[in-house]
Amino acid sequence: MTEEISQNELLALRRAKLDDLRSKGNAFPNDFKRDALAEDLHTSYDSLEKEKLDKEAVQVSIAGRVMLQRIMGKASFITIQDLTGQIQAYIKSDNVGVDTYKEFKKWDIGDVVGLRGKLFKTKTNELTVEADSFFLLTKSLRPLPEKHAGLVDTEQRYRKRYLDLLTNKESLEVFKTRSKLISEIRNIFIEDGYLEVETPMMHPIPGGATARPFITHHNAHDMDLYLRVAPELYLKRLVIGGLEKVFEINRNFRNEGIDTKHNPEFTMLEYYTAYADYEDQMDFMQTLLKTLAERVLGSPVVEQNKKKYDLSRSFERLTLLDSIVKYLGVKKDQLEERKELEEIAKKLGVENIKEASDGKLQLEIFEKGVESQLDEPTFIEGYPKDVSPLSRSQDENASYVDRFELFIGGREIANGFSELNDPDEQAERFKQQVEQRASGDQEAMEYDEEYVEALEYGLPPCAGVGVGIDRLVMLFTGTSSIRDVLLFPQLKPIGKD
RNA sequence: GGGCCGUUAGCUCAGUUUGGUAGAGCAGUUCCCUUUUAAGGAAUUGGUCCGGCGUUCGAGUCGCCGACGGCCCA
Repeated sequence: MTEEISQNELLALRRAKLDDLRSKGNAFPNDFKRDALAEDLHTSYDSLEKEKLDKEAVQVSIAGRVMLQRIMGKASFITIQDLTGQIQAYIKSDNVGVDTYKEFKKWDIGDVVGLRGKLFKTKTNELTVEADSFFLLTKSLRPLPEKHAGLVDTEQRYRKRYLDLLTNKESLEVFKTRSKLISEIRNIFIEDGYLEVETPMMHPIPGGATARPFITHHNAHDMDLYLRVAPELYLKRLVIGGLEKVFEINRNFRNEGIDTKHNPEFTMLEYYTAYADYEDQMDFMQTLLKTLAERVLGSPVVEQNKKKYDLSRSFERLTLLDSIVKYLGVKKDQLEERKELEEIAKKLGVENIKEASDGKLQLEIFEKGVESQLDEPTFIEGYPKDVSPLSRSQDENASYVDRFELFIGGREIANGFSELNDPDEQAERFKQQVEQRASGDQEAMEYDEEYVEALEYGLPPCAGVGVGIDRLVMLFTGTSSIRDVLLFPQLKPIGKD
């Protein structure tokens, strides 16, 4: 409300200009065609000599938003911004006529304009379009953020992302990198013979990960549905169906807290490979990350928080227990005795210790005490079975599973495992999950009968991996909050009073 | 969930220590200006100081409650 009142004057002036435009014809024309982009023009002509450029008499049509103006009595320069960058235009009274020049002077910073003219270079050798015709395509009614600083207020940058993108180049770059990263992921998987699929976002039974789901309701069937926490159980059905190499890039939803690493909806890459095990997938992860960095950034080295990570180096591999031994300085046999486990967990502030299984305690100790210390890229393997209900048991020790997670910069980037394809064991694991659920663990999974039935047809031996795309983008762009890599991060609504 | 910090003009920020009815730059408006580039020069408009309650003769400033955001911790 306050905003509306105090902006009244600025808005009113611009509205008056719009009214004037309306009275003269269509104020929102959509018939201007551009034939050049700022970046392309700079690439093609920046290095061309002034005289040669004049000789070539290059005619172009450009369009974009007015970002800067330098108005003089009878000639002006304006800076126009399109998706690719900025280019200067020159409007001269001699060229366009005195009356038309007067019209142009009513333009505001923020207006969307189109103009045609000849390319030339100024005294200072700046490539410029000398307009002989120009058009106001969209009148902007609200003033843009300040021209040097841009939009700085973090909250406003998230809430009004369009202004952030317009005024903060770094922000635009982050999202361009994100787009490129995702498209290169697609390329890599498709080149490697994977089929891209889309599986349901609304699940009758939430599954595929231990997490609290969002609940929604389908009216026609009068049934509750759950926004998916993971696509896993559907993707493995597809492997059963003969899609031996599949991947999906899509949103997951988890009804949990929000912080710099978590948003309620986030993007996951998940892929499954028949006749591969989790160690093959670790090798593949290395190749994937290295290739992505080279293709997206042009170098295998990424930088975050002033730290460089070389993704072409072979990542360290540690078992979960060994990592606890290494980073917390405890002895391995302490981690296999209930009393000692509880002691360590207590020190780290783990909750509900009594109810937790040994494996759960080991995992919690790892998460609280070790995870944030895994700075250099590190694979952790050998996860406890009771916290991995969908993973294949180890051949040598059935208390653990063939699973790994990858950590970089103290953040979990990927989670993968050899898939449990014994339907009877899976049924048993689901039962245990249901028991844990009954004893109060809201993240525990539900029994998915249809999935077990699918397994009974025979899931080929396979291994799958989930990669958190948002966190990967953070790593690739050197940002430290997930909100910086989501165009519209979830924020609380602003109070109405 | 806990601690700390922030919220002042459309935007970016001073002003809070030491209470005395708010200031700059940019944007806007008017004028000058035909190669400017964060264009320049002159003048000028614009405020529910996040909201509420309190202390006080007097609150942007002090206290309490609340909203939203940020950072750190669990």
